[in-house]
Amino acid sequence: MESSTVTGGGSSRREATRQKLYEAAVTLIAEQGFSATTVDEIAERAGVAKGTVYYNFASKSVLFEELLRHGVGLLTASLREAAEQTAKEGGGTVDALDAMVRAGLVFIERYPAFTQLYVAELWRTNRAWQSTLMVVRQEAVAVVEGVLREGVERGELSDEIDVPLTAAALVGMVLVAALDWQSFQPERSLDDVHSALSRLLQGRVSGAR
Amino acid sequence: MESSTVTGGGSSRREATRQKLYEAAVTLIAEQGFSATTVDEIAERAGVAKGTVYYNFASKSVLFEELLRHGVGLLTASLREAAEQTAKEGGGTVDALDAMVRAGLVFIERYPAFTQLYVAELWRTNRAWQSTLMVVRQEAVAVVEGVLREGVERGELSDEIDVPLTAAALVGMVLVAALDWQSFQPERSLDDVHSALSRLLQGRVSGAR
DNA sequence: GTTTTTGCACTGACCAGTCAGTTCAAAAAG
DNA sequence: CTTTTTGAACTGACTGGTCAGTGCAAAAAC
Repeated sequence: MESSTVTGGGSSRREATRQKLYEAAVTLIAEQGFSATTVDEIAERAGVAKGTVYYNFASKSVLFEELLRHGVGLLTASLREAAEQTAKEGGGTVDALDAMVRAGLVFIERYPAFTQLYVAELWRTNRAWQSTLMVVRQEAVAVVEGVLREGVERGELSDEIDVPLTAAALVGMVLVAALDWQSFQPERSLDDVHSALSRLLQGRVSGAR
Repeated sequence: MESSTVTGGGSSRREATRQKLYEAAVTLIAEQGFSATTVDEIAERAGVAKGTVYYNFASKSVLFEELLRHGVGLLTASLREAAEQTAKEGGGTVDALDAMVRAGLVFIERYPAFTQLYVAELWRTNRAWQSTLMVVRQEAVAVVEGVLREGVERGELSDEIDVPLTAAALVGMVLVAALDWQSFQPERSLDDVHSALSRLLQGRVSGAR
């Protein structure tokens, strides 16, 4: 998802191979789903021998789980940074939410395949990586919940809002709007999408103005 | 999804079998995904021999496509009815949107597996049923778009809103909030979820009130 | 000389789709 | 009323193919 030496341990050659495998896997699985994607395909697209896949990952499922962790890590970091940046600049809670919406959109524009795959797997039950997904989802939603809660404490948001539900709804709004944008109206700009969501977020929908 | 003689043509026996197959397929595919679900499993859960599946549907994919059409048909009808009912009672556009949000939640509460499966497949590319999904998605979103457009014309909504994007965002908000509700906070009532979404929709989030 | 990658043959499980045969309720024949 | 026929609906063993994962010797990279 990004060429960087994330873990201190691995040699950079190995890390580069894993990176190529992540990139190959993410698009294939997003398009076809996990089960329909074969290890041979992943290896081929990564330009690597099949044996290399198994040298680097214990199994197909493990490759997938590590891919999930990797991707959501990037998203969470990005959301957190947006919120902190806004706070540093003295913006209010609504500004922070708005910044996070934008950060979400930027992420999805950059990694559409990952987002697609995440949404497709998130609500499945009885799958091997269920627990990984739960953890990883909670990390991301928690960032939004944190901002909402702080907004309520500071009196900038109504104290009647239901923090977990509102956080889920906001995340969903961004996810679905962005995926729809990518799939069905790719000609629209990120700013278009952002301002439509901003308007909804700030309750500037009703009222003729 | 409903025991009724929908088509005048088929015998009721056959219709009952197809019904059982839909019900078996929808939960299995929601849990495991299309590719990971075997025809043998579907047949077994429906209490029917494998051959019967192929007697009733040309292929596994066709079974799935007809299932999609069936399900979205129910959803669309339900949304449309909510909107019309509100209009008949003299409610405004925001009331109609609110009623549709509720109708969406009721649908998802009743058919969680279908919703799950729909979301999981909607943004995939290069799949056999891609075109079916596009059509079926458009039907559902169009109902929301119609209400939004009418609201703008009547001056009840800002004429600056982006109708397709806003419709997609609203649908996404409801879908994701509801799926999260079902998966992660099933103890909450439908009314809780509805009022959280209502508040968001009506811009009653910011402002301490 | 150690780590990583390659290439390729192999295995065993699994699975979509087929097809020859069975069931049975209702229609036709007696 | 009883027997026979019909055909739609259903069955489940079988086939041809696919795929995750293994094993390993040799090459490449470091």
